[in-house]
Amino acid sequence: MGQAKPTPDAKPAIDVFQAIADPSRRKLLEMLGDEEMPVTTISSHFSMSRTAVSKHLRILTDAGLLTERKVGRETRYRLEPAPLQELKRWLAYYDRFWDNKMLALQRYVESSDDHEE
Amino acid sequence: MGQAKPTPDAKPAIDVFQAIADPSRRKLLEMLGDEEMPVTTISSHFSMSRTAVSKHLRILTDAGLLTERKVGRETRYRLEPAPLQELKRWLAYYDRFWDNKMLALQRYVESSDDHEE
DNA sequence: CCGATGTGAAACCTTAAGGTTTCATAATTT
DNA sequence: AAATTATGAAACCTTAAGGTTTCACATCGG
Repeated sequence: MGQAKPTPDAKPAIDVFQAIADPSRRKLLEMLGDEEMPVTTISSHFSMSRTAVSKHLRILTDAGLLTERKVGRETRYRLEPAPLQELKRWLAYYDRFWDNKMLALQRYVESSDDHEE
Repeated sequence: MGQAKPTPDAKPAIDVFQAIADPSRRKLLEMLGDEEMPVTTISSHFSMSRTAVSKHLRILTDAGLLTERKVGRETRYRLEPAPLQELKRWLAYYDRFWDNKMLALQRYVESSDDHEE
């Protein structure tokens, strides 16, 4: 299971792919894009406990996807989109496969020396 | 934990976000982009057991990210990029946050009526 | 027909992920 | 100062995720 690689003293930081895997966390990102919000307000939009939401917020923050800001007794969270760039780069690699024409040609070329056995 | 929504008789299919969350699976997708490969060949690139790789292949297939094709006694897998479009669409929503100028303006507007408490 | 190959299914194990409840602490109000 | 509000930390529970090993089967090569 855990693929967390402690790496002696480096960032045990959470992987972006892992962070966005959970639907609740995706919802959080969506909610916090337009405006900063304190935990209680945020959790009022979920059916799970405030504490659970708080944990998700921590995970997202550790992944660099949210920023925390203390204002009085409350902690406000807001979207920090930067880490999503990594996802975008990862996806970009697959762009070439989306062009069906190129894909068809590619398969044709491959099949020329190895047709079907 | 399980966020699987059975939905009476629809696709219990695996969520793409979940499917790509595991690094081994991302490696599999990368390997199977250019050419179709049978399980044994694929698993030779991993340190885990062939059976474990086989399970990852199933998960990716269920997520629609791989296609299976039986050829004799072997099963060959190949990348099926289509489902990645969903990810791309999801990411596209966040594009507006990447333009720092717009972000700065947006924050300025917001702060006009609620400055800092 | 027989032994070697290629795979998937089952049963099981360990651990982390997602939740909950309870408790402690700090800032706000009255 | 006392009561209230906002949160995070701890301790715990349940279950699914990622692995392993063992077993059954189908296909291939002789």
